[in-house]
Amino acid sequence: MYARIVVDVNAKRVDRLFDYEVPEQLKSVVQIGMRVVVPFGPRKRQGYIIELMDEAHEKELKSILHIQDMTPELNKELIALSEWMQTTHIAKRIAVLDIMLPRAVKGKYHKVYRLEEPEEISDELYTLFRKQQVRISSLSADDILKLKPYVESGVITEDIEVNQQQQVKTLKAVELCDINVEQALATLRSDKQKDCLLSLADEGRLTLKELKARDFSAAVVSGLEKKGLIRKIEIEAARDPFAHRTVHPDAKKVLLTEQQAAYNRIRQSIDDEEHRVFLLHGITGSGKTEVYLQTIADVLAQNKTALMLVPEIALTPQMVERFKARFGDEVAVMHSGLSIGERYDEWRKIRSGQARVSVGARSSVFAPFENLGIIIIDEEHEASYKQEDYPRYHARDVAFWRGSYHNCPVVLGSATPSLESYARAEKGVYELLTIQTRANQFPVPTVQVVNMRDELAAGNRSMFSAELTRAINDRIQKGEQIVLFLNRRGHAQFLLCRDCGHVPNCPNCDISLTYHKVTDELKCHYCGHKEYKPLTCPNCESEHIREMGVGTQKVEELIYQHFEGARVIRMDNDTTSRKGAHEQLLTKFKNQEANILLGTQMIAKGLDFPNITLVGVLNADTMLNLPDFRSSERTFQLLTQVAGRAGRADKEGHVIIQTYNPEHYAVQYAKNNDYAGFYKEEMTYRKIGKYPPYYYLVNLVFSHAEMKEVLLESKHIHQTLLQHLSPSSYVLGPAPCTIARINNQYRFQIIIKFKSEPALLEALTYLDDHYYDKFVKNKFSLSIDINPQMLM
DNA sequence: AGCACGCCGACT
DNA sequence: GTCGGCGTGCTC
Repeated sequence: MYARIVVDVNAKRVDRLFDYEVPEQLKSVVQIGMRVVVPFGPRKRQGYIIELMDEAHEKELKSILHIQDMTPELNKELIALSEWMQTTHIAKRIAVLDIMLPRAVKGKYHKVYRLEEPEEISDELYTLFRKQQVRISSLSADDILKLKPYVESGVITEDIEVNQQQQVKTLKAVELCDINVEQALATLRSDKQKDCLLSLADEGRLTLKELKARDFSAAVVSGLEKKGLIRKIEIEAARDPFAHRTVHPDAKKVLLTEQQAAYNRIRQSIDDEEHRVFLLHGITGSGKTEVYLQTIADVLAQNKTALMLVPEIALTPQMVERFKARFGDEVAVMHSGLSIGERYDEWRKIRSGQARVSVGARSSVFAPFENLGIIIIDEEHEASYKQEDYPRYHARDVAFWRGSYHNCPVVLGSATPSLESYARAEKGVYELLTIQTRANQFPVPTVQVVNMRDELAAGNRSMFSAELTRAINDRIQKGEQIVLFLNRRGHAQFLLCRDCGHVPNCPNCDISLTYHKVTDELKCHYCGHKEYKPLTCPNCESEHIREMGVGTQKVEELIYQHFEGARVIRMDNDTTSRKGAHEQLLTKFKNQEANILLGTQMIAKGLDFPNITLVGVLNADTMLNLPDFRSSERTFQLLTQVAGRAGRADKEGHVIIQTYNPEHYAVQYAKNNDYAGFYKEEMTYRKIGKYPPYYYLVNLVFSHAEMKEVLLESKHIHQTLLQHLSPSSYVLGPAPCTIARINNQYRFQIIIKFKSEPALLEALTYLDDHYYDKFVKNKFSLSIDINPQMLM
C-alpha cells in the first residue's frame, strides 16, 4: 500500500505528488486528507495524503513517518477542488490547500488530545495522558485506533496546543466576600462605597472596567477591599465572541409577492437537487435576507447544509445575530476577528456536522460541509470576494464549482449586481429574480446632487456645500442623526508646493507620499518609507508647501469647527482596527452618544438605525477618477448603497451627494436609483472599450530592479503569448503599470483581452513553468491575475 | 524552498 | 593541504 502526497514545500519545482510507502502499523489508520510527516530529501516535511493505492509500487519507496491527524482535515471534495484550482488559477497545489484550511492546522501548531473524563477509559490508555494531554506524534498507530472512539464520543477532546499565557485572557474583577450585606452597609460611612457594595450584591461580580464605567474609582474599590468586604479575582475572558449577548429567537416573516416568487424558484432548485445559479436583484430594504433565511431553513429541514457568504465589512454583529436568532447553535461564524483557536472551533463544528449553516467572509467558501443544499453570496458585486494576493481566487468561482459538485443552487444577491452577473442573467446563463418593492414599506429617500464647482464659484472653499451645511445644522437641532461618507482615511493625501507645484514622492516608488499628522511624517503605503515633513519645499525652498486632499481625520476637525453641537464618531481603518472596536462605535452611535457618523467604505453597509435622516457624500469624485475601467460601476454601487442608509424608518430620509462632476452618468443614475439605466449605458462603454462582460481579461505584471531587463523580458513574453493565443485575442502592452515602480522594482504589465480562448490556460501555464527558472535566477517576478478586479 | 554536493580561490 | 565561497541539481 502506498500514498500519493503533496509535500508542504512552497516551490514550483516540487509542486506535484510524491509516492510514499504506508508502513504496516499505519495501514489501519491512514485516510485520504490526513496530514502526515514524511522524509523529503535530507529532511522531514509535512504533507497531505491525496490518494491511497492498495497495490504495491513498482519502485522502492520511502515510508510515511507518522500521522498528524486522528481524523482527516480535508475531505474528498476539497481535495478535488484544490486540484481544479491548481490548474485553473495557475497556482501551486500546496498554496491552494493552505488557504482552504484554518491556520490552526498549519506548520507550527500541534494537535493535542485532552482527557476530559478519566473514569471512562482503561488504565492502559490512561497512562498515555501524562499531563492530561498528549501530542499525536507520541502515539502509536495502535493507540490511535483505540483512542479514536473516545474522541468521537467526547471523553477525549481534540485541540491545538497553544501558549497558555497568550491564549487565556483574564480580566481583573472583584466579588463580595462572604458577608452580611446589610450589616456591612451599616458600618460604611461613604455613600460611594455603599452604592458600590449594593451594585456588587446585585450583580455578583463586576470587572474593574465595569466599575470604572459606573463611576466607582479605584479608591472606592480598594477601600472596600481593605475592610475585607470584597476581594479581587481574575476571570477568564469569553472565548465565544458572541457568548455575552442574549439572542432572542426570530420567527419567520411572511413573504411579499416578489419575495415569495424568488423563494419558490430557489426552493424548486433545492428540491430538484439541480445546480442552478440565481441572480437575486433586490433593492435595498427589499428583504433579500428573509428569502435567504427561509431557503436555508428548508435546506436544513431536508437534512442538508447551507453556506452563506457576506463581505467582511457586512459581517456585523447585527447580521450574525439575525442568523443565530433563526438557527441557534447550528450556525458557525467565520470572520477575520476570530482568534486562531476560535476559527478552528468553528471549522470543526462544521466538519463534525454540529453546525449546518455557516456565515462568513471570502475564505469560508471552503467550509468543510458535506451534503450542501444551497450556497448564497450576498452583495455579490463586492470586490472583496476576490483575493488580491496569490493564489488569486474569486469566492464566486469556487462557489459555482461546489454548487456543481453538490448539485445545489447558488444564489447571488445584490441591489447593484456586477455587470458580469447581470449580463449573464440577461443571457439566461443565470436565472434572474427581481424584487422591486421595499418589504419594510419605507419611502425611498430623496437624493440631491450638489455641484461643488458652483460652490467654489460662489466663494465657498470648504468641504461643506451651503446645502449640506444647512441640512447638518437642521438635523443637529432636531436631534436626528447624520452619516457622512468620505472615501479616504488619514489626514491629508499629499503635500503640494503652491509655488512650483512640487509633490514629495517616495524615493523607492513612483507614488506621492501620504501625510500623517499624528507623527508629522510623510509615509509611503507601498514600501513603508518614512520621512519627516519638510518645512520648506525641497525643490524651490518656498514656504508655501501645503497639505492637499482631505482625509477622515481632517474632516473630523473641520466638523467641530463648522458645526456647533456636533458630536462625531469616526470610523475608518485607523479607529476600527482593534478587535471589537467596530461594534463598540456602532453601539455608541445607536445609543445616540453622537449625532454624526463619519466614515469610509465600511459605513456603507449594514447600518440600520432608525434615527438617521441625512446622509452626505462629501466627495463622490475620489473613486470616479481612479484610472480603472470599473470606477463608474464602483461609484454607482457605492452611492446607491450609501443612499440606502437614509430613510429606513418613519422619518423621511435625505441624501446629499457633493461632486465636481454632477452630470456624470454614474452619479445621475444613482440619484434616480436607476440600475437598469446605468447598466445599459455602462454596457455600451464596456463594449467599445472591449472590457468585461464583453471580454475576459488577464493581467500579467512583471517586475525587476532594472527597467531594461523588465522591458526586454516582457517583450519576449508578449511574443510568446502572440504565438500561443488565437488571433481573435488581444495582447496589449507591455506598458508601465499605473504605479511604475514599487520598492525599487520597475513594473510593466501585459493585458490579454479575449472572448473565447481555448489555449489560455495552456499558454499561461507554459509561461509560469518555462520562465520560472529564469525568473528565480534573475530575480524576476511575474504575477498572473485572471479576471482581475483592478488593472492598476 | 532547502539542503548536499562539488569545484575553485586564499589562508593557518 | 583544507576551509569556505556559492553555482547546480534533487527531493518519492
